Amino acid sequence: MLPVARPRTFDEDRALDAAMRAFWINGYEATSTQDLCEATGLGRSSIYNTFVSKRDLFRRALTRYMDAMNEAQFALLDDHDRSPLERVRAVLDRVVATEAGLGCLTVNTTVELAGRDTEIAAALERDTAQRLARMSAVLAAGQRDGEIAGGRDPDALARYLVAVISGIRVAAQGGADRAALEDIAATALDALV
Amino acid sequence: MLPVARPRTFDEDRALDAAMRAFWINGYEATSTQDLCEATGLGRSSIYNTFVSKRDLFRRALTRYMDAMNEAQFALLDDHDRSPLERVRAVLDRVVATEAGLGCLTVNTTVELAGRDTEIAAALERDTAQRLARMSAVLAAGQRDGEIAGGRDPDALARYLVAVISGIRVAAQGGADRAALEDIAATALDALV
DNA sequence: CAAGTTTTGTACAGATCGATCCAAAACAAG
DNA sequence: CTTGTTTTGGATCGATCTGTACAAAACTTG
Repeated sequence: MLPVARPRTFDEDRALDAAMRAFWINGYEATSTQDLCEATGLGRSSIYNTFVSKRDLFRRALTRYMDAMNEAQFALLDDHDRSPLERVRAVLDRVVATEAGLGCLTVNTTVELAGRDTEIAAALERDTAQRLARMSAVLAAGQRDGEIAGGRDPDALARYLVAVISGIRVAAQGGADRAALEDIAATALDALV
Repeated sequence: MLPVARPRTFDEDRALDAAMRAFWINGYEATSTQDLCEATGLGRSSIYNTFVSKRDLFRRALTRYMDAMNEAQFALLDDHDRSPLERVRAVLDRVVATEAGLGCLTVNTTVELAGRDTEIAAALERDTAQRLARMSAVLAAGQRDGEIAGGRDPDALARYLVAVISGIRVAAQGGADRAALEDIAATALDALV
């Protein structure tokens, strides 16, 4: 009495990853549903049956991206084998290494959609708040150790660093080479010591 | 022998300004030709007759934006009544004051189009190179005066500052309030002294 | 194998996209 | 006023957009 019917022939998370990359490279508006079909290898029916709409698919892709990025970044920030300043440096190094060429889906979405889609703007703000809090905690620890300059509020320092990371990503998308990005990151750390 | 025919009933520069604002607020893809008609108050024929295509209109609007922004910024950088560091501070102050809410068309375009339109990417790179050169010159002067730390190449410092400015603009578009932007700008200057 | 349920491919709907066409309107020159 | 030229408004083009409808295919269960 419980026929389970035809199962899916694709993996939902893999499809989500493919869609995420498509949005990442071309942005929300410039990625058509046809592009999404080709990127995922799925037919229109499968996409709409699974993800409801292009916007909903984008929101899921965005949260997947944020979760993955934050997991990696928080792992570096919580690495107890390094000092706070070294952790911050590791985060910046990773940004420089990762963002070579294409930018960052979070920054791209902030620029493209935050002013127009309040729901997405709210998700981005939650994400930013999380990153700020974790960064601020590490900076405060560095200040207690005396490793990081104590003249400023750790929240202000965190806002500064998050802004610099956005700036690095914009610079990368604008064509800056890796050496230039490394210069930016290294100079940014001068403000902490 | 030289009939001059029907003259235009609109001002080309005003139309360009209106189009620029439309692109600025919503981005290139999300601004339709219909939106451009409403923003400028012109009919489709007038727009296409004057600006050839949506893309050409965008390119003209973008260069107009860059010219206006650079003129204001270079005026601050060349203000001989202030010291080099004070000029840099003035530039950052202006960015914070200007970018309250909507971001910056240059940053937006870098994120939305630089990866996809080589011609626009080239225009953006020329603009960035100009800003870097002017900024670097002022920083070098500050280093000669001893007002700015001499430990780093002025070009590297300039890249850093331009990236911070991009970061401030992204933060603004992400909803950061003015106090937060001021914190970022003030902290950024710590790296120079 | 048969029944029941979901997926999948295809075709298509309705709207909107950028861009063009064309005739009427508007103006300068003679 | 006539002539010549350009602008202007409106209709319209073909392409493409997101999303839906529907029937055939595929698979599990009894």
